Amino acid sequence: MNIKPTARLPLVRSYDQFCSLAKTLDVIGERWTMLVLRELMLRGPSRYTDLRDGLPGIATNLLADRLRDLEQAGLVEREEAPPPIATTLYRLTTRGEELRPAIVELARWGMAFMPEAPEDDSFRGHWLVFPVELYLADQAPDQPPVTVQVQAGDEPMVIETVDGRLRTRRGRVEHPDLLLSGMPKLVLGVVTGMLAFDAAVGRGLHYEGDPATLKRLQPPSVRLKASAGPRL
Amino acid sequence: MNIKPTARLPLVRSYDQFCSLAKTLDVIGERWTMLVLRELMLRGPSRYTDLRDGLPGIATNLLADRLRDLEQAGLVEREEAPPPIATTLYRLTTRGEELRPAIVELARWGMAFMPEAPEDDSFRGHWLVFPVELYLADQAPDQPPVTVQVQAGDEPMVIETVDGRLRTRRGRVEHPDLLLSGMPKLVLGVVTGMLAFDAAVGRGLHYEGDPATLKRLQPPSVRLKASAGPRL
DNA sequence: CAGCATCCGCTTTGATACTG
DNA sequence: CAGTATCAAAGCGGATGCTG
Repeated sequence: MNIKPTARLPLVRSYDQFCSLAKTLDVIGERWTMLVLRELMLRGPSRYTDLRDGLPGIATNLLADRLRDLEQAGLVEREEAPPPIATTLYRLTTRGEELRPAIVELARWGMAFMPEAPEDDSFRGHWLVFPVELYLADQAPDQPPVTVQVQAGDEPMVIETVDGRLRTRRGRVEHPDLLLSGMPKLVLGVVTGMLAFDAAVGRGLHYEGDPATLKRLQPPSVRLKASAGPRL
Repeated sequence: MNIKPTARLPLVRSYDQFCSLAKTLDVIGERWTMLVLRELMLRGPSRYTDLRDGLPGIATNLLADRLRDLEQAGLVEREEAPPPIATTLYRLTTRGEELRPAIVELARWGMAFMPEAPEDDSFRGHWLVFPVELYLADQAPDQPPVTVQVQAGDEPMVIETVDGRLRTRRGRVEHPDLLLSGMPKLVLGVVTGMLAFDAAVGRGLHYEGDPATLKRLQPPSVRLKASAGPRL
C-alpha cells in the first residue's frame, strides 16, 4: 500500500491580526527562530552543522523545520556550494538582513540581564559580536589601528579597527595590542565597560598587553557605566 | 535544557545561553507575550477585559498567564484602582517601556506584509498608533494644528498635531480637517502613503474634508512610496 | 560525517466552561 | 469583570534512524 506521505503542510500558526507586529511574529515569532537569525547575522553564510553548534540546546529536527520555514518566508536562502566546500550553505536574504536593527534592539534590551546570568549558561565566542556593535566604536580613527584578541569560550575572536570602523571576527592575530581571556562574563564586562578592568582582573580575568587599548574603543558615556552601572 | 522554577509552580523555559538576545527571548519570547506588550504600549494602563478585547484570538487563561509572567519579570505592574474605577489596571513599568524601540522596529519590518494581509484579519482601531509613529510627523509645526478623524474598525481614532508632535488617541473630534472611513487596509494605506489617495477612494475609501491634510503629516520620502511602493 | 526525518513522552496552547 | 478549571490538540525536546 503506497500512500503518499502527506508533505508536511507549512501550516504556520498565524495571529490573524491586521497589525504589522503580529505579521512579524507570524514569521519569526516561534521558538528558536530569532536565534537562528542571530546565528546567520553573526556568522554569515553557515553550514547546517555550524548553525547547530551555535544553537546549543536546539533539537536537530527543529533546526531543520525553522530553516525550511525561514526559506519559505523568504528570509533565508540555501546555496549548494560547489567543491571544495561541497555542502549546503544557509544565508540571509536581503529581507532577512533587514531584520538586523530589530534584533539588535532586542539584544540591547537584554544586556541588562547579563550580569545576573547563571554561570553555567552555554557560550560561543561569536556571540560577542552584538555587544561589540552596541557598545564599542573607534574613538580615534586617526591613530594606528589596534587589535584585541579575545578568548572567552571555545572560539578565539579578534576585535580590530578597520578604516575607523570596528570588525569582530573569529580567529587569531599575531601580536594583539591587548589579549583578554577568562570567563565570558568577565570578558563581556570589560569589553562593554559594565565591569571595571581592575575588578575583572581581581575576579580572574587574564590579560596581556595594554589595557588602555579598550579606552580607544569605548565611548565616554560607556566608560561612565563601569563605575555606576550594575556589576557583572 | 534546564527548567527553572520561578515563584510558585509556573515554569519558565530558558534557552540557557549567555547571549543578551536569548535573555530577552527568555522573558518576552513566548507566544502572545509581545502582543500583550503592544496592547499596553498602545493603550496605556488597561483593564483585563480591554486587553482581551485588544488581543482577538487569545485564550483567557493565556492572557492571565502572560500577565503573571510579565509582572514577575518586572515589565508589568498591577494597580488596584480605587473607586470610581474600582478595578485592577495593568501598566508597563519603566523596564517594560524600554522595550518600545525594539517592538517598534519589529513592527516596522512587518509593515511590508500589510498590503497582502487577508481581508478577514481582525482589527482594532488603536493598532494604527504604531504606523502613525512610524510614517507620520508634522511637516509644518508653524501652521495651525490639524486633526484627522479615522474610522477603520470598531473604535474611532483621532490623529492630531500637538505642539509640533503627533498624537493618536481613541475618540472623536468635532470638526476634523479630514475624516477617513473604510476598510482598515485602505485607511492604513492612505495614512502611511503606501496607497495613493485616489486609488483608495476608487476602492471604497470614504472621506470628508481636505485630503491635503495628509500631506501636512507625511514626510516627502513617504509620499514617494505612494506611487512606487507595493499596492495595498 | 552532514543533513535531515521519524518516533515518543512531555509541555504548551486553544477553546470552552465555570466561578467569585 | 476578572479571572480559574478542564481537556484535547499542537508543539517541543531528546533519541534514534536513514541516506548520500
